Amino acid sequence: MNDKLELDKRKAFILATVVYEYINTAEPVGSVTLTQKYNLGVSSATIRNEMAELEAGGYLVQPHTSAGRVPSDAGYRAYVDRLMQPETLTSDDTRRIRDQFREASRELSDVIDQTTRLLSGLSGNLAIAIAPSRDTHAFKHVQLIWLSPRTSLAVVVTSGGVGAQRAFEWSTDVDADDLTRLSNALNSRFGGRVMEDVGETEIDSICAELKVSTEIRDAVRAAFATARRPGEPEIAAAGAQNLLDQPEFHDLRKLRAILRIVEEQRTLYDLIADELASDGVGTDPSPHVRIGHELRADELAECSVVTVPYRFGDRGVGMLAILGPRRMPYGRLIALASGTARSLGDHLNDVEIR
Amino acid sequence: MNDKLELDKRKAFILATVVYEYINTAEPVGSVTLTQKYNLGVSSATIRNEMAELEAGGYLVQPHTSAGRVPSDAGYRAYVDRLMQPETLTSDDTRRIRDQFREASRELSDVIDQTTRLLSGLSGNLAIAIAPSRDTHAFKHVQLIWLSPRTSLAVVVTSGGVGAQRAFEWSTDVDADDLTRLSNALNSRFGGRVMEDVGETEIDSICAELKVSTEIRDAVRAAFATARRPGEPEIAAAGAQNLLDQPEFHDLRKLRAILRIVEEQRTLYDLIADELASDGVGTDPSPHVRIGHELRADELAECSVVTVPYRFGDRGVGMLAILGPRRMPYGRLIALASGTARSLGDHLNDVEIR
DNA sequence: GCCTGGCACTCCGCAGGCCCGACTGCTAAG
DNA sequence: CTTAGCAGTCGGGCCTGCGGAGTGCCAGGC
Repeated sequence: MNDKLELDKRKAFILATVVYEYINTAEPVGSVTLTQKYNLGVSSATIRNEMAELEAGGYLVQPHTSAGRVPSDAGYRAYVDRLMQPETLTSDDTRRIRDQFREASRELSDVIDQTTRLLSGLSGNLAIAIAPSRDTHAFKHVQLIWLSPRTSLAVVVTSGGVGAQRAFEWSTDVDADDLTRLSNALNSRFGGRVMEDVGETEIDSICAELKVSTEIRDAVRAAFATARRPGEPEIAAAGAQNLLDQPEFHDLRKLRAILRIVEEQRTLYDLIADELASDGVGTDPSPHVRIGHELRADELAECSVVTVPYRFGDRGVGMLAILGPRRMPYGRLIALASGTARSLGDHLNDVEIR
Repeated sequence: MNDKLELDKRKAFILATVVYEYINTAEPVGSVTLTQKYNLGVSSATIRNEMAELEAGGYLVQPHTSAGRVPSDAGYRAYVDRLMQPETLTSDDTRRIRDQFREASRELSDVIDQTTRLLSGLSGNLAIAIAPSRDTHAFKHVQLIWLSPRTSLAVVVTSGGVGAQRAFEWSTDVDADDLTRLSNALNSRFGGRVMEDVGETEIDSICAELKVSTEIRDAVRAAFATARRPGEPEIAAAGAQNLLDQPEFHDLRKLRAILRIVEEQRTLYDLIADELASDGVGTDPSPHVRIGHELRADELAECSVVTVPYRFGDRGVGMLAILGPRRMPYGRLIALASGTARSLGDHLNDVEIR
């Protein structure tokens, strides 16, 4: 493979057209098809020569002799990076996205879920969303709520939203005023701190000062621990059945491999979050495309993924992704993912406390 | 079809054996196979006669002339109701269930999710879980929490757990004491009530008495509304890729139809919850099996579903289900579903406030 | 020197035809 | 009522042949 092959204007146009045609038809494209359907100004024989050179350059491959050409990873890459026209959202898509978020839930995990449904419906592919990861965030408030003599609720609020709520059951009666006093003491001591800096020894000492029972002390410890713990990365996926429509997944082995990845949240998370960690995504909200082997997973060698980050106030950065066959309409999907990510971020920031 | 056909002992045994063999091999079973693999004491010709009668009785069908027999819905039904040996959990399964719940989450939606993963893994089929539906439940406590002069959090606790937490942002500064007074007033007025009986006019009158702003009044209304609303039925499914292993789903059309049902939560919910409503399940915690057309969905004509309810304190009754081909190992799946449902109920009741 | 028309060649995919094997139902005898 | 035997049926696997799509290459023309 000769990576240095310059794409002159005609080669570029031919490559772009092959990719475009293959994306639309799912059939290997031959020189005659090309001359017939597109106005190239030269004969099919010339196209054949050019295509042979594009194949030598690694941009196209032939499934077998006497078949048309199909883009390689490098061919798709060139298409996405240099040849393709950027697309904008159609007014219909814009409207559907807007309508969706207008009546969307306020609950983060529900929103994530609904967004994957929306995006899989619009894109006709598999959509994935990761909720913003809470990393370090500030302590804001703790409240121990007296429900009955033997039961209480602890609510810890952080800059990342409601960090944790936990119910506790006591073995002896507790007093509502004691809980209030404890709440106040904790609040005045920890106000303005970063959650990581709230140590257990400090909790212990406050509890000791106020002479609360070890049972309550342990409950406070537990509530803070839950609020501090980053928790399972929240992730949702929808639209797996869309993949069945694609001819490349009619092979059951490939399909199963992909479904396995989708159902194993861990793998799926790694696949997408890769992107989160690797580049300084926080500063770059533009969509990324990874094609075939760039995904570094054999099962996904025939897939591509479009990812786009979204920002949710100070709760951090989440990810939206579309997974489909390499033969996907990149322009449209990039526009859809970006538009949805923007609306998602806006919606979350509208709904959530600042 | 003659429903009145009595199954004498030999017919019963033959039917049971046909079903058993078909479940294991997925191949239509013929009279010779039967005499060879099972000790029937009669020749294949006799079996042929018997099978012909079983077919006339509607228990067996022939995919085509010169093929073996396959059970019909009625054949499976007889097998499940009368012929099959009940099974108990293997010690290995018991252990895996126990281990799973030992380190399970405390969060209801996470538990539901993890349970479907467990059950799909153990059963090799698609597992579904619905969270207990909250119907009417009692008001327990409301707390308006002052976070900053311009922001507050409202927490409404009901007998169904933490009903709702909502963050609010005010346009003018509010006083912490005002919020406390309001919380106290609401608590003393509504204590012991059923949520449905907490009316907006009453909320309004309390707010008016205490002279709180209309903004805060609206916030309280909204918090109660969220707590009262039953919310989306929580539902989870896992293990769709297991279905790919079954030969009956190698047909892509069927597979797609099923995946569509699984991804559409509404349909899936109706499918399972049907069972919840129809019989007085609350008093009957035993597993139910629905086979083929009994599911009243053409797409699921070749599927069966095992459902088993589980009880979660006073939050109501949830459902666990296994969906797979009609040709499923009923005995084992029933045992698995029951065992898992029991452990799930126990776990939830251990973890949650009473 | 590049483009083009023509030609020989390759190979996939499909349709038809064939045979084999797995069953069955029936009959006649035990 | 059971059984052995037999004729009949039908699906599926396998081979074969053919048409079509597409290529590479060559020789001639601008």
